[in-house]
Amino acid sequence: MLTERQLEVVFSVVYEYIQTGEPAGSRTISKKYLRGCSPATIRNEMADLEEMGYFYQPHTSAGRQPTSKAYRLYVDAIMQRRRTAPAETEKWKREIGERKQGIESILTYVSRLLGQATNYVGVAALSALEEVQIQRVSFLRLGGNTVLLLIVLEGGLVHHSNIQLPCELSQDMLDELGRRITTIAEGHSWSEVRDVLFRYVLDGLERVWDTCREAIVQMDALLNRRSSRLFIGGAQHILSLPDFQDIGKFQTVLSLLEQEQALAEMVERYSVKQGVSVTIGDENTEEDMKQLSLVLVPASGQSRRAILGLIGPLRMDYEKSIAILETLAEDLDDMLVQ
Amino acid sequence: MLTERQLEVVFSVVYEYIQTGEPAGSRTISKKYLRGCSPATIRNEMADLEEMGYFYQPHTSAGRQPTSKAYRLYVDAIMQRRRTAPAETEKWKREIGERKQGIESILTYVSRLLGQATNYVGVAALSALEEVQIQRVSFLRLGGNTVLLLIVLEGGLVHHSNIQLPCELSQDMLDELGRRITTIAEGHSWSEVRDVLFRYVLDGLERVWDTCREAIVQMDALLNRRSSRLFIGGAQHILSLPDFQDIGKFQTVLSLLEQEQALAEMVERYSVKQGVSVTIGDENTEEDMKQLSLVLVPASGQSRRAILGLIGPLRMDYEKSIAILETLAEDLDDMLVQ
DNA sequence: GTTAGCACTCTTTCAATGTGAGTGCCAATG
DNA sequence: CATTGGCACTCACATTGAAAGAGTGCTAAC
Repeated sequence: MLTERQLEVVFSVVYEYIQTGEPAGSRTISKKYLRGCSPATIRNEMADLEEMGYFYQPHTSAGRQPTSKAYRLYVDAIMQRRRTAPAETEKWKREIGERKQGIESILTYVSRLLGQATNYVGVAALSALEEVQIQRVSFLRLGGNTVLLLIVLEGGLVHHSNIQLPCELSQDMLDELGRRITTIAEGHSWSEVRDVLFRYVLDGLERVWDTCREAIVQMDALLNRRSSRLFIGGAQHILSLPDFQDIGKFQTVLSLLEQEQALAEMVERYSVKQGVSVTIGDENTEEDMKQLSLVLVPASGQSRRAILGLIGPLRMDYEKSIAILETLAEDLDDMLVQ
Repeated sequence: MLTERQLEVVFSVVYEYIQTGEPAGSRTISKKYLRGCSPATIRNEMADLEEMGYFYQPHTSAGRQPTSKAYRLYVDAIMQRRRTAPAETEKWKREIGERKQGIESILTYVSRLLGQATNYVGVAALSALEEVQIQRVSFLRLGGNTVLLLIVLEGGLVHHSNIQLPCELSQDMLDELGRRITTIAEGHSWSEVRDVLFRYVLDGLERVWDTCREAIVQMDALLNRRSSRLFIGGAQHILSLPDFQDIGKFQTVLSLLEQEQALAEMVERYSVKQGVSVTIGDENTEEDMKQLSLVLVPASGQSRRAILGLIGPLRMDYEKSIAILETLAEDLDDMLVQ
């Protein structure tokens, strides 16, 4: 267990490093944070704390940098405190309110806003879509066996995909199929009606049983493949951070962002039902994320399952990030419930 | 008018600069391209050509770099030649063929493929959507006055937007409205039926005339706002080019790519009905594009109006880029016609 | 337990220097 | 008269070495 003073030293080093990006030396800590102790005292504490795995030195005669372990201590501490949202919040709230073009456009906008406000990468996700209520299902004949499958989820979220059916159906047949599925599925989530559909929808359609079955298989595939949707915004801003002046590091981030599917799964995995989730560096299982942190906040809006988040460097300003995310998550809730 | 030898010098310098990225000196040109002339001769020619605006020197004692004017000469020349597609073409063709999930997913994939194959930024666009045949129009009630407007265009391209109507309509009413509009619009492009709709669809709906009119206004807005759709891929690859080692230059590109609307308009503006369009550096009106080149090739597939393109540095390998674009544009044609 | 002092280490910065690539110009050449 | 070899000059870039500065670890004194 750490002494009171050791805790203070850890917090000071983390805070100083977050602010400046430079390793913190004993003199600085003594002068700016622990006036009661001389640099020498701090040095002793630092040596102990380094041994315990809270700090490391980039080279022999540099100050200390915090490890993930130190950040974790720091983050756990600030989670206790009450955070205040930045002043721009009200402006954002208004700007989001003006966008009445549907969830997707709102989330695209919010992810950009997040990126711009923090200089980190903003993410917004709709997760567990198989739990969202279905509003309508239609099939449209595109020619030959190719059919457009259209699924509208609650709140106006549209999923669609071109699918191939084993046998050619007329548009009338397809309409009938869509109507039947909609009748059963409307107001329920896919996970609720999935099995029902496989069993019952086919009554009276024996002649095209295989084809209809295939249509439902394709629905299942679409909702599983896109079981969450991800919106990423403002990636260009992190280039202005000193942490990403090195081209290589930025390239890592960029190729991470291209793997939308993997990212979406990661977001879903780390987010917790309620409250803030912070995953720091090493704590990430993904290799590309070990030098990055991920902060996630779910928008509590009942069924919509939106998640807002930020991806940033280890030394991201967690306090500010969490405050912004929490505020926007609340706003979003208002927006989505309408 | 330039002499034969002057032309050769221009082509050599452009070619050498494209290959190496280093300003070309008189000695190099003499040794690698114009063995018959001594460096001194080349120097004289170069001095003349610099005066004519084909070259410039980054500093007094460096070799020459081509200006946009020189690139233009070079590009016009290679357009005469027959170009051969790279070997990987067949593999790509197969890979694209396996993606039967609709135009959008194909174009996303193609844009990434383009980026990866060239190390430039791949773009794929669907332009002039107001000219594409409409297949179905539906309205779905989301709650209150908010309605989901769904437009399916030929080939399974889906447009949707949440809209606000002045007055609340029942789902039955909305279905009726969708049906009427679909009946009129099916098989025609928006530009064809736009006026007809404004005039005739409202017969017998006097009671909700305003609301229906608003719905059509919103359709018009959606199809105008998104009159083209843009897919961008492989932006991370240009980081491996020496031209973008400078963070600042890359940031320009990145913020350019975020302005999807403006980019889409640019693509539409520069692309020509048939054949390759190359816009080099200064020739672009957009400030952010003055250090970049844009190569566009339309996929001739009748009504689909797809455009493939690449955004790269001034010294991009135009020959290879054009060859790849032409090949994929043909393939795409096969894919889209199905 | 805390602190001052000191030697030591390592990075960063700066100027000085040399090197090499490339030019422009001029006089000689065929 | 176009072409060429020669030569002085310019400029970027890499190398070096010295000095400065930040920070540490250790020890002895308080």
